[in-house]
Amino acid sequence: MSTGPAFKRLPRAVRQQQMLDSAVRIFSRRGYHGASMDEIAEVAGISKPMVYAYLGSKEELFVACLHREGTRMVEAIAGAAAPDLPADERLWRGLRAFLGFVGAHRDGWAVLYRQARAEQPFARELTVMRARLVEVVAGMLDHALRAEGREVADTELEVVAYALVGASESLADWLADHPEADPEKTATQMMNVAWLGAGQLLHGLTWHPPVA
Amino acid sequence: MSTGPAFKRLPRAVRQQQMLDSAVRIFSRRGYHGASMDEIAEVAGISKPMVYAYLGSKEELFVACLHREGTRMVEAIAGAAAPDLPADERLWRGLRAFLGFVGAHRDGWAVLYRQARAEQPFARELTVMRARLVEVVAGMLDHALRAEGREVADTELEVVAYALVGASESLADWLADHPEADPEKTATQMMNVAWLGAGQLLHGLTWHPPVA
DNA sequence: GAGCATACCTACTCGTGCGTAAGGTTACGC
DNA sequence: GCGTAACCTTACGCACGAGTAGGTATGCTC
Repeated sequence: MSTGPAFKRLPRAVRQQQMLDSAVRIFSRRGYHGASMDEIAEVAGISKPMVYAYLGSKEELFVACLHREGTRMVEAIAGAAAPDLPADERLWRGLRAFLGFVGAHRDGWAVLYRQARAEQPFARELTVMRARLVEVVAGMLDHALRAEGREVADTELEVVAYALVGASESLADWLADHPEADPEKTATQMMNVAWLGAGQLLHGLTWHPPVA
Repeated sequence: MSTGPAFKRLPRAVRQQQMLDSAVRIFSRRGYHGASMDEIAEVAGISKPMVYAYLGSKEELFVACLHREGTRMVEAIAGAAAPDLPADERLWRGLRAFLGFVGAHRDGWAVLYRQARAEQPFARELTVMRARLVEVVAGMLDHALRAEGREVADTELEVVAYALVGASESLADWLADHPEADPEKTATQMMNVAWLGAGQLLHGLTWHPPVA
């Protein structure tokens, strides 16, 4: 008499998600190259050929992780920032959603940003996502500027947007390494730097290097 | 009659630097795992066992690269920021030195930040360097605050410093990907966000979330 | 309850790349 | 000139991990 099968047979859709969950965890801990397909399969409670059957190659598996986590993140942010609010409130909501997401999905964040940036094949994918974020922020600044009746070259806006996105990412990393920290509070502090600084710029105030 | 040895015999110190030069280039292009010791040896114009004889293992070689480039960078920044200047000028000089360094040593930057962050064994090394930078910035803010007769919790300062460092790093990446861009100008733009934002904070102005 | 698709496994092949053993060649001290 | 130490090479062992071949069990349909 058997005790029944040790492994339940599950429909494809379910197993696939389990595999992705496992892969995100392993990739985030070991890095792309450090992760082995054997370990991913083991953690998913399944054998290796199943992973290949469902997800293709290791590279495709990683891209699938990137895609799922990236989509979740973008949706979390997009869902929070209603289009017709004043600029600072949009920035605030987007920021809060972003840091909140990172706080709740640290593995996803690690895969998305820490791993993917280093690897040639995936850098492009990542750069595109990031560029979209920068564009959104730059668009917001531009909108606010026009409302003030002022105008600034696109490159300048892009650089400022880059700085803001970079600062947010940096705080996201800080958050990922400090589990006790409160995402909400961190977002407020980020707003302090971002909005006061950007706000000054919006009102035409600029800083100039000291004359040597 | 031989045409003489194809490879010159060189003293250890010289060869070691050549190897590190080669290693930094290859690591920055291929990533830590993507780089092969064979290729590094080939580019250095030397055979593989020499690399092992002088630098030990692949991991040690990478750490040596990290260490050399990191030291160069820290020295470049520290050498620029004289201790007794006003806060905004210190920030400005440090920033300019930092972005100038990245503009001139793109390979070094790539090794230091893009590669090392993803790999477990080196993350710690990197975190320490970064923490030192954050500490310097936080110290500067603290100093300026006390001069204003105000005081703020250490954690708050750290978060703001983190944001500033992150924004700078982000612009460094932008710079590395835009060879035509001018580091000097980029530094000025960064100062605009950083100093106006931080400056407002220093004067006691804060941003508060809207009451839902 | 036969047939078929789908879920799932064990056990391999094979390339790649780290690290090394063993030996050759040039410079330099005496 | 001759030993010796430092420089440098070719050619290999070996482990690890991506990907696969081929086979088994389970449920679903008619």
